[in-house]
Amino acid sequence: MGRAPCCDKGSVKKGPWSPEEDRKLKDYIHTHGTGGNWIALPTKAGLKRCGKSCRLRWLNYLRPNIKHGDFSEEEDRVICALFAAIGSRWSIIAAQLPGRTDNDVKNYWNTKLKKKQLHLLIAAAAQSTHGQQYSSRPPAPPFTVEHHHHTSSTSAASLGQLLMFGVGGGDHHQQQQYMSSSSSVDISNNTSAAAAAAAAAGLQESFMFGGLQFQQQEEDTNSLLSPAAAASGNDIMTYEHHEMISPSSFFFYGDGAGGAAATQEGTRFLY
DNA sequence: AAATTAACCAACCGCCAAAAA
DNA sequence: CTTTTTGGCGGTTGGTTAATT
Repeated sequence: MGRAPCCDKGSVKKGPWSPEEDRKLKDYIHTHGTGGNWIALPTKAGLKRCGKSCRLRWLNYLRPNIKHGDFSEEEDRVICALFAAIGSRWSIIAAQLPGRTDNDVKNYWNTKLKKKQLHLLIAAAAQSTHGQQYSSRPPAPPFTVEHHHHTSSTSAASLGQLLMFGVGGGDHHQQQQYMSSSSSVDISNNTSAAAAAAAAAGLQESFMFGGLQFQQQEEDTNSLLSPAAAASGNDIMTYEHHEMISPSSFFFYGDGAGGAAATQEGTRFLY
């Protein structure tokens, strides 16, 4: 037996919101707030809607300072970096993008960015078959990345794994094997995710990742850290105006007892 | 011009965790 | 401590619009 529905499905309106409904909801929240109870709100506001539906409409559309329209290149990079680091944790990713909602980010990823990234990966794969960049190390890691509380596999998650593993190394069977190995890295922590994203973007010389400290390799003479970024803290948003490396090119590899991650441009992190 | 396909996105659904009873 | 309720989240669906045949 599932739990009882949050509202009477029969007497509740569904489908697109009318301007009139929008106005009622807006007006009510402006004068009374949400009252900390979305379930009771529609009745009080004179709406024949489920509380959840009201909440969603408010958060995704009516709330002030919601940004609609095209995503910037910077936003693309933040989304890709965080997706590579933490997977489809849309609320966390959206929290790094002022004015964007999780639904917006999710839709944008699923409809546009995912394809864009795939094209980049294919291009990178074509390039790596010629040779050079990581030929001395296996490109796929023998550890898994666990997404903390949602473990369902989706096409988005699969792409995340692809982003994690890099391209041009390991066939499908090999990747399956890696995914089923025992050790794991927990990257559920928001802060480490942001730090990982910053590192993935080549803007931070070290970061914690699943309890592992990644350090930028000393031999790297091509650091992309700007003085401003270097001086700032862990907040990913402090980096938003700096040039970032394409996060899709952030790879992990290693033997379980220590290993490395690298950006495609060659900045390496050791743990 | 009409039919078909692809892309987009708002909204719904069900699950989970935290809070309240 | 257990059960119920609620808020929040991510996955998915379905309607609409745009592009292509």
